[in-house]
Amino acid sequence: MKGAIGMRKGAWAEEEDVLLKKCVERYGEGNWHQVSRRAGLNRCRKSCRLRWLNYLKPNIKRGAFQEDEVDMIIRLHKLLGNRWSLIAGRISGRTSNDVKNYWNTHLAKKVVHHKPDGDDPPGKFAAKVNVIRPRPWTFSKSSAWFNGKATLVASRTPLGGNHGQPSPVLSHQDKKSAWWENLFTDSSFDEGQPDASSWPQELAMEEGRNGWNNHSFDADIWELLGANPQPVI
DNA sequence: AAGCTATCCAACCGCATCTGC
DNA sequence: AGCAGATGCGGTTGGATAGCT
Repeated sequence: MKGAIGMRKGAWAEEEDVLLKKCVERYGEGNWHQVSRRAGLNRCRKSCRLRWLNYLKPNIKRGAFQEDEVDMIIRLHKLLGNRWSLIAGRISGRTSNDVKNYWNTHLAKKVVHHKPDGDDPPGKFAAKVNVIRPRPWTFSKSSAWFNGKATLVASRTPLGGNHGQPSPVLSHQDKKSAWWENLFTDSSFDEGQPDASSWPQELAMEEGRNGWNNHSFDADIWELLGANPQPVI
């Protein structure tokens, strides 16, 4: 790692894996500063995290991707773009790195769209899709959201990293339906071709900090994908 | 057998975002 | 509000290996 002077780099030894595993079990996944410091490994926290997520974490599936997994990757990529962590979250046992590598080595060349009226040979133009770019919504603990008084409405406030796309803000307006009920139901939101000017297209699908978990996301996306719901445990 | 090329995948890097002060 | 540290994500790199000439 840059800046981590004296830190070990490169391939992990078996002993390092054992130490890391023990430390994650002790301090918990997410406490990478503790893990890297106390594991007795001369590795930076980022390196520890990556090794755990991509290799040591239980339930990681190894081996070739199955047909249904590949199909799911293609569908989700069409919908989400290069959101590998989100795509991986839909495919049990696969890591974002796995999915990304598989895409780059197997699918990137195959999954292309042609110009409708172009003379160019097939495969020249990479897929150009309007992807959903979910960005986590954050709520303070004291917000109205947590005491049940608020619903979300769209705002045109551009936030960092959002490139001017609409972002949700909390509102105390007494809406009759909750914001999530409208997710994916906007008429412009159709099969991965959301109108850039319409709400909703900012969907918080990431687990963890935003309080929006995978299961909240599942219900509608499977309809969009035209697939049967397959809850990932 | 040796050399070259292509492929795969683990790991690194930079940046965006979140959190706590 | 602003800052620093921590965490997570996506793009890229590089080593190992398989396949080909």
